[in-house]
Amino acid sequence: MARLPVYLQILVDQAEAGVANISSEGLAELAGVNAAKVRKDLSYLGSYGTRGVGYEVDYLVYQIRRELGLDHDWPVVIVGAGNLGQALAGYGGFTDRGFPVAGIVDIDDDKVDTVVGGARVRPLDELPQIVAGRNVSIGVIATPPASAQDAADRLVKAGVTSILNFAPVVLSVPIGITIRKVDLAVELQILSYHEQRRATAQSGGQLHAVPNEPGRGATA
Amino acid sequence: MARLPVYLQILVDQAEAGVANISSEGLAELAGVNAAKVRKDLSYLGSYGTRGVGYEVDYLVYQIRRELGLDHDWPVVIVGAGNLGQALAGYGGFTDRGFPVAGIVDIDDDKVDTVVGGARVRPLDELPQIVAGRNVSIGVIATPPASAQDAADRLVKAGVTSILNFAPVVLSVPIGITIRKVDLAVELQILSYHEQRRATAQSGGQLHAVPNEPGRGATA
DNA sequence: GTCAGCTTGTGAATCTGTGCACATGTCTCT
DNA sequence: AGAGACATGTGCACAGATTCACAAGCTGAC
Ligand SMILES: NC(=O)c1ccc[n+]([C@@H]2O[C@H](COP(=O)([O-])OP(=O)(O)OC[C@H]3O[C@@H](n4cnc5c(N)ncnc54)[C@H](O)[C@@H]3O)[C@@H](O)[C@H]2O)c1
Ligand SMILES: NC(=O)c1ccc[n+]([C@@H]2O[C@H](COP(=O)([O-])OP(=O)(O)OC[C@H]3O[C@@H](n4cnc5c(N)ncnc54)[C@H](O)[C@@H]3O)[C@@H](O)[C@H]2O)c1
Repeated sequence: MARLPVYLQILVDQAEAGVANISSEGLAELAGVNAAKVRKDLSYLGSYGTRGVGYEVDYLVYQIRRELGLDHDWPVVIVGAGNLGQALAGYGGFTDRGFPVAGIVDIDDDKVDTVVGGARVRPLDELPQIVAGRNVSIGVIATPPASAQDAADRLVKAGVTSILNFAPVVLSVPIGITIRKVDLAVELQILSYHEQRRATAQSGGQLHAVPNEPGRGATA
Repeated sequence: MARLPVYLQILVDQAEAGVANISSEGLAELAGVNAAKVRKDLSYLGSYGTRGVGYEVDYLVYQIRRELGLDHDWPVVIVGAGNLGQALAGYGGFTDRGFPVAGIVDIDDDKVDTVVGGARVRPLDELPQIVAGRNVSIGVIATPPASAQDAADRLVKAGVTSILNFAPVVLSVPIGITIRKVDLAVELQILSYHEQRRATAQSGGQLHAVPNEPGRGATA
């Protein structure tokens, strides 16, 4: 389930705030979802709640981490050291959450050997060695749209099996490779759509509930 | 529908490549979805296809733009001029797609008056003037998690009605405000979940189809 | 020990979204 | 003009996700 990471984040926050137990109702409130949904989701992991009490926060964190495969680090490799690639590499939040940057590569010789976020930018050719050397299975594409397919091909060839793509293009990858796209312009367009509805609804329209958006993930 | 922006992007690409007409089948192929779904989605806009021929690309682009409210620009204001805020402000792709940066603000005096991506960073106090002055209705939060709720409150107070949040926290906003969260760590966790499944499945498990992920959007 | 009050876990009803299949309509070629 | 090929638009059935409602189980107080 794609909601588990959200629960996890909330639970970690709660644990830091000193909360030892939480009810499905409380967690649902914080996550902005239905309480029954929370219980169904968590029951999928097995039965770790105590009736009459709720869930032990620490243990739940441990179980969700286990389910998500976060009981060990997943090094990632970033392709493209432009605006976005540098911001990502310089962001400490990934390492904290178990995704250390194993390396960042760029095709541009001017970028190579510059240092961003404590990591030296390496030439594109070294991608296979980075992937093999640290057993990297997750790649991040932060190249211009025109180069994204090339970047994906190289990542797959190097042995990466999951890709997070920031370029606004649909990539084609072999079956078995998991790909996930984050398109910020699409996010803004969805907001503008809501703004548009707001403006159009005007006087006549009653307050309408806006349903959650369908997802964008896919496995080829 | 959250798929309209994806269609739009593909259609614009196709238009630039000189394609005048496209069938639901062709568009579905490029978008990686079912053809019937494409037709259902497009029929929601009204009936703009021609049987036996397909859809006229230019006209479809126009109609989707209209539906999404992209027939005029939506200026955005960015709160937080750190790693991410600077990358966003310096990214030309937003302006191209109808989301010019009306301003970027930061609470840190050291950041104020520095120039990123052609825009001068302005003090947090000026947020209301920026919003009012250019009729901004979309705000972007690129502050640390601890400041995100404060940023949201200020944006709402200033008159913004849609927020794109990059901080990994759940924000609470008044009813009627549309909020959308992009949490990159969550995206990576979903990938690691798939990697985990891949590893666990091993020999015994048959090839399993991975369903699309549910969405993350919400309107309070 | 037992009772009252909570909270989980889950069957059942419901709702939403997806995909198939086909009737309907358009274009082209002869 | 007519026929054949092609592609849209939509009724319908199915699958999955969501929500409700409630029985089962735990805790703490008396
Ligand atoms: N910067 C943002 O805030 C932002 C926001 C949304 C989307 N994006 C998308 O993210 C991607 C990167 O954006 P950016 O602003 O960092 O662009 P950028 O131009 O600043 O950086 C792109 C980098 O990729 C490198 N590159 C080009 N081809 C390559 C290849 N084949 N292999 C490896 N490296 C290659 C270039 O040398 C450059 O350093 C783009 O697709 C953009 O649309 C960026
Ligand atoms: N950098 C990334 O690649 C990245 C990736 C994923 C998520 N994020 C998230 O995006 C947010 C920003 O990340 P960053 O790397 O840019 O952090 P950063 O620390 O580089 O920048 C944060 C900026 O916000 C400013 N700020 C702090 N409080 C503020 C307030 N109340 N009002 C206005 N401005 C304020 C700070 O002065 C600073 O300039 C964080 O929540 C982070 O978790 C960043």
